[in-house]
Amino acid sequence: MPELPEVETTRRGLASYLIGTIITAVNIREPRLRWPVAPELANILPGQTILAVERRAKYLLIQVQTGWLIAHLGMSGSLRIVPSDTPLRKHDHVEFVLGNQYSLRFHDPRRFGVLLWSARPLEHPLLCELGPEPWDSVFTAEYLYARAQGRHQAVKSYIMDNRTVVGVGNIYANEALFVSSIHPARAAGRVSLARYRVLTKAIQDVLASAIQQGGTTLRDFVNSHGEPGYFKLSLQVYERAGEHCIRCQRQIKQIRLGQRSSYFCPYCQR
DNA sequence: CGAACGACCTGCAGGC
DNA sequence: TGCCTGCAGGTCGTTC
Repeated sequence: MPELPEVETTRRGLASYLIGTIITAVNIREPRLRWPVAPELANILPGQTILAVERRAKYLLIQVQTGWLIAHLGMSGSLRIVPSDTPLRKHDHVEFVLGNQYSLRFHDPRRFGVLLWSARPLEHPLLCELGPEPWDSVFTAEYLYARAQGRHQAVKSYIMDNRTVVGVGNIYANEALFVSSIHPARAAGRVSLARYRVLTKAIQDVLASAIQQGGTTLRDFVNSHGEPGYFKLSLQVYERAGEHCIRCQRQIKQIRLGQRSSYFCPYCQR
């Protein structure tokens, strides 16, 4: 579910609220996430103050005095701040009780999410091989172009690969390719440098715009205060098969690439 | 090595 | 009403 804009929206909401607060208790109600939730969290965290809330790719990194909590929202996860007396809901798997009558709750129906503990999260095996952030100075058209040489992989799969660039999931890959007029199934190695220039900016612009709108809520994304994001209203092709292309009025088509639904205008995107 | 695919899990919509 | 199928924002591990 959450791609970079949804994770960043969550991060901003959590940071403004959590920094400086103390964790008083941790209740692990369901440890069976993508990997088992470390049971020692319940012992380590109580008494510690939250120092920072950062993000790397789609991972949220919550710093306390002795280390970092690594969180990933998977497809259906959310982290919400609620008054501690709010009744627990189904799929509220982990609760962090805070010292101010509020709790941080990790909710994740599909349990593809992750909650791990690490002293140095950027060196963790899940994070250490990740590609550049979309706004990193190394993420350029020249980089994308050079890395793509000789590749027959669909350009959409290529930009969704975390080793190429992080944060671009299925929604924003479709949207950025539409903005760039590039066919999603075109081989990555057969996209010109000039078109990678357009795509690089499109990825940055689409993600930035989505962050500004608080992310995209298709079904169940909510931010740290339980509110939806509004970028769904700005989607131009995603989940719009059969509708008219906003540029040429022809029909948006849907195909499958790498087991993911892909939406595009066959006339505008080549 | 790159690339394709199954797997993990719940909920929901649609067809019969 | 209920059962079945397919699909959903991610990404790791296996296989070719």
